[in-house]
Amino acid sequence: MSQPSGPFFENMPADLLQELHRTGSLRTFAPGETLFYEEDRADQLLAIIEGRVRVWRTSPRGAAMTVHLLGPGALPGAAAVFGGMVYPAPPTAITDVRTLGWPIERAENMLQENAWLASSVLKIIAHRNEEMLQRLHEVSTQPVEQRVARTLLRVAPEPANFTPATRQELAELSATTLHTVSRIISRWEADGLVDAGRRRIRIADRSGLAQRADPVCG
Amino acid sequence: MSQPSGPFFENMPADLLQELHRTGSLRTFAPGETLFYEEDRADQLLAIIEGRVRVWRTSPRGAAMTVHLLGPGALPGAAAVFGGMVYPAPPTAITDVRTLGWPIERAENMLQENAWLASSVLKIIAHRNEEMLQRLHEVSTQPVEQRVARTLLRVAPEPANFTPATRQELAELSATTLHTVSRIISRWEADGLVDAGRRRIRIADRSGLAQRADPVCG
DNA sequence: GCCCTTCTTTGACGGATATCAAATTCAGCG
DNA sequence: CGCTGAATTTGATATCCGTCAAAGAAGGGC
Repeated sequence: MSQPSGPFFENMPADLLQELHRTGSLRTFAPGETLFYEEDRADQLLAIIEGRVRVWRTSPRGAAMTVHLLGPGALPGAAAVFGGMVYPAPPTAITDVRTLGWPIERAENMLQENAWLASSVLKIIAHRNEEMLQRLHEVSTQPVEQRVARTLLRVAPEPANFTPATRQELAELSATTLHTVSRIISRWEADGLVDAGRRRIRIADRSGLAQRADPVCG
Repeated sequence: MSQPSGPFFENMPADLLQELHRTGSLRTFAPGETLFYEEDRADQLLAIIEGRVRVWRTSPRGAAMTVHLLGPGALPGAAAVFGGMVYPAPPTAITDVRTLGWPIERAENMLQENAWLASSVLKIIAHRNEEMLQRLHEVSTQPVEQRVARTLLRVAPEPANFTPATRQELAELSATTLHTVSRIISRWEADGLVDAGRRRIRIADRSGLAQRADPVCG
């Protein structure tokens, strides 16, 4: 078994990693499959080992938004699990995905007995909180171009500076439409800031893009 | 000492309540005072016993938004405390406020030793997560009037159906301007849905307002 | 290699809301 | 009881961005 990467597994003690592998149930999902359903009782802690996942939410009327794009080391629905709630938004696989899952009782026991694990999970939840807060602030106060710039900086982190997201996904993450995103990306490409393709965007000039994300304060 | 109310204290075992009072440090804040500052290391768990608090965030350029309006039983900054982060947004007192605070090490110990407490705190954090997610969705997909309606339903809960919020605060919670909020409230008042005044709004027809929050699906 | 689906680009247009501006009302306080 | 500053209301105007429409690319499968 290969060492999984990402926030949850990063720096994890080897013995804990082994125990997690031993006690968790491995599942695989093909692109398009749903990991769990909104409104289901959150009875299982899930960790993504490999693959990309889109977390999305729709209103009764069908207005969709992408809540997160998650990769290895993410814990979709973790807050709901420990908060005793229903899952807030369904995650669906974009690529082939492998996950490890633990029933909620076992997860709670593990957290109680292992301080490192508890702290790691809380950090991940707190980080998600902070990210949502920031996005809320952006959507409330910033014009579209800045929001898209920030979204892109977020989903194409260093050092890869790359993301396989569609325009539609970027739009939903930025609270706008794919048309507007497309126009903006085209302009940026003409300005040499990014290098775009189908389902593919690479940041060519990260500091230039950061400028667009916050024209005044750099 | 009177029994404090709100999410955190609701249904709390009497002995735990006593211990919390005994070990925590009580502080008071006058209107306008700040409970803690953004960017400070989150080294203290704070619980609001009494009073109203506005949590807000500004960008370097001054664009402000109100993140939450909190009352008794809220735990401002809790996610940051347990996630080992800095406080994400400063809470300032609107009314006279009394809080109980515990240093982070003590808070962690208490949670480790008391499952009821741990579960309660996690529920509060998870609930905040869910609320932010919902607001993000609203801001991304719904027109202004619906957003304001939902905000109002949220900040003026049953049975009081009342909130002492200003138009400006409602605007920042709804990602719009006070002008737009004012126009909308005026219209609602003419339609008999609310009963508004200075720093004061009461919902007169809750189901009618819910209609405005979601015209199609009621 | 060709078709067919999915994704992307681009243009024209309209409308929901922010912005600008000014008057009005209200509450607290001396 | 009038003053004063804050909160609110209302109108006119401008504009960003979503909507509508249609035409390209770019893979993927057969």
